[in-house]
Amino acid sequence: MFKKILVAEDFDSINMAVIQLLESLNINEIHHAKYCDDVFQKFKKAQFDNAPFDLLISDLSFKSDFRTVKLKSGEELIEAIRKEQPNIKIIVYSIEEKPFRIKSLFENLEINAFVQKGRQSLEQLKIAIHSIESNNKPYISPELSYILQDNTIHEIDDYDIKLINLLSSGFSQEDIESQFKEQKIIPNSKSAIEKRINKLKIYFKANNTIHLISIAKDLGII
Amino acid sequence: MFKKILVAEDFDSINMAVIQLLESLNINEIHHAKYCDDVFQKFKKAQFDNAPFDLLISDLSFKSDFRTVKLKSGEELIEAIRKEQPNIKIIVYSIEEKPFRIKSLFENLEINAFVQKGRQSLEQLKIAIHSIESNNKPYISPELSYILQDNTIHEIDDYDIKLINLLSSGFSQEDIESQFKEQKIIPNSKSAIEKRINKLKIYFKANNTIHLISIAKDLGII
DNA sequence: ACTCGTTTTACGGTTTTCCGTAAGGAAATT
DNA sequence: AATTTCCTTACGGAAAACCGTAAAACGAGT
Repeated sequence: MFKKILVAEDFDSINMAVIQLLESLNINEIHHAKYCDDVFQKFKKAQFDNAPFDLLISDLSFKSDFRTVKLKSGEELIEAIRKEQPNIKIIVYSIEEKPFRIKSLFENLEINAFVQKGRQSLEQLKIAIHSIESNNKPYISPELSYILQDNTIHEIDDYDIKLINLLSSGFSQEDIESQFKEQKIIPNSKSAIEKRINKLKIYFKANNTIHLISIAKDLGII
Repeated sequence: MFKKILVAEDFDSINMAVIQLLESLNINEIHHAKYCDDVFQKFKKAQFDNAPFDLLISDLSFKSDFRTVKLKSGEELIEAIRKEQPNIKIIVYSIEEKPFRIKSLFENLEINAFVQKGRQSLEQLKIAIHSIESNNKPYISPELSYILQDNTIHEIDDYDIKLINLLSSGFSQEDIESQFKEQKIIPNSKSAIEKRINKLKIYFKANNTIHLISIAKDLGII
């Protein structure tokens, strides 16, 4: 059974509900914070005191406000924590539903569970906690289980994302050519960039580049 | 003091927190549901029993799942309820942050308060409840108060939105010309459409049409 | 019915994107 | 070392978008 749990969640309402759930499970020590930076600090302190956490439950998106922060998102927080303590178990509790994003959480950040906020999510969160403490099989909300199977999701790389981002920021193909040349990103010829955009349009079944960017935004790729 | 409150919120975690808050305020009767249709039914029943609700606290977006529903969003729910009982007070408790959307809630659905989910939102929700029961001044989370002042928000009309939507769906300016002609929407010449797009690009400070659509999506206009 | 001002349409030239073809270059295979 | 394959770059014509200007249509007011 998990003994010491850290919760990262900015919304007070959800925070409260999660903690109440954990209390009902008789967890000894529950700590939480509303800013990633504060969460990370608590994490470091525990590690320093030789009493590390054995589970992190984290949201992904944190509202930005007047406070300037170092860790802006759950992804950044998780990446930082994974590096410091590779054996900690991590549950992401988020509203996210974009396959691309969720899949990368498992693949790149090696999270142990993904629970999607929803109508039955507290129940699922409980199941996730029990599931990952007993074995190493990752848990994912049942309505999203297809994501871990689907292999077509992985076919877009960083280059594509950078390209889509620049297009969406209003740069012309020529602008992008020169930017890539400056940044020594290859390929960087106008022709190659055109080709890549075309590949993406076929892949996403987009009629034109506007449509492509629109789809990419809907899918949460950018 | 409000006596009978109806809560519409699909996420179990938030639902729980809101209800706990209301209980701490000694509200006699608190009802809630996770689907708009169920909320509306409870509303109708109360009206029929001659014991109507005097406050609705509603979210805006409700996850769709296997269940087929009539009322799909908070907006639709609020519209239906406002029509039936114009004097009911309505608080929207949502993550929404798009000025365009929020402003239209006050203008078109005549909501009484908008509380944005966040780090201090339960506190704000409490303030909103007390504020709107004593007077008719609308309440809005302080970080968004500028929205009700800002008049530039209202300068985009249905034509613009239709245009942006078609562009974002992958139609060329020529496609749009013929669609508008079919649907007898004017102006519908290619030239006029170009001009309108240009106006929007200037308005939103967009470099090109791709950029325009990207901005429009970020602002939640489409 | 006429004028003025605004909106819509028409047109033409320039730029950018689109799309197919082909050449060049690097790594892998034989 | 030669060949194949894959990736990158180059080029050129066609289409679409961009941009300014001017004509036509419309509406309100006199």
